[in-house]
Amino acid sequence: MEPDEYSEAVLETVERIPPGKVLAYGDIAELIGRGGPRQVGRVMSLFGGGVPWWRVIRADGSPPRCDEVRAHEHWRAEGTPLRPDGRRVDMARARWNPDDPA
DNA sequence: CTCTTGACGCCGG
DNA sequence: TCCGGCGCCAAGA
Repeated sequence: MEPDEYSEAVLETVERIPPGKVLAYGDIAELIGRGGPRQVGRVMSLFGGGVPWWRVIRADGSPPRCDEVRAHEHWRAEGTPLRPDGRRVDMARARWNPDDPA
């Protein structure tokens, strides 16, 4: 199975997210200007294995339902800003701004 | 064609 | 905080 053009756009964006930063599914959809959060999520479920999927999370900062444990491990290793409870990402601080010089 | 399912999002209660 | 409901859009049965 090979990614179609839309999926390519999603994966490209995900690969650009720097370590320690994250984007929400909806953020990606708006960045590429097509589809919605659910389409992005579908793409990740199909082809997310080849990209830093742990940097793509829900809008409320919680990790993908399939691999929460591994997501936490990556966040800890990258120093991703977490909320006081340590269970979710601090979106206010960790959200990646694409205009921010890479 | 309709109905159900999702690595979703937001508003209420 | 947890839960339910509705909107969303594409894919599969």
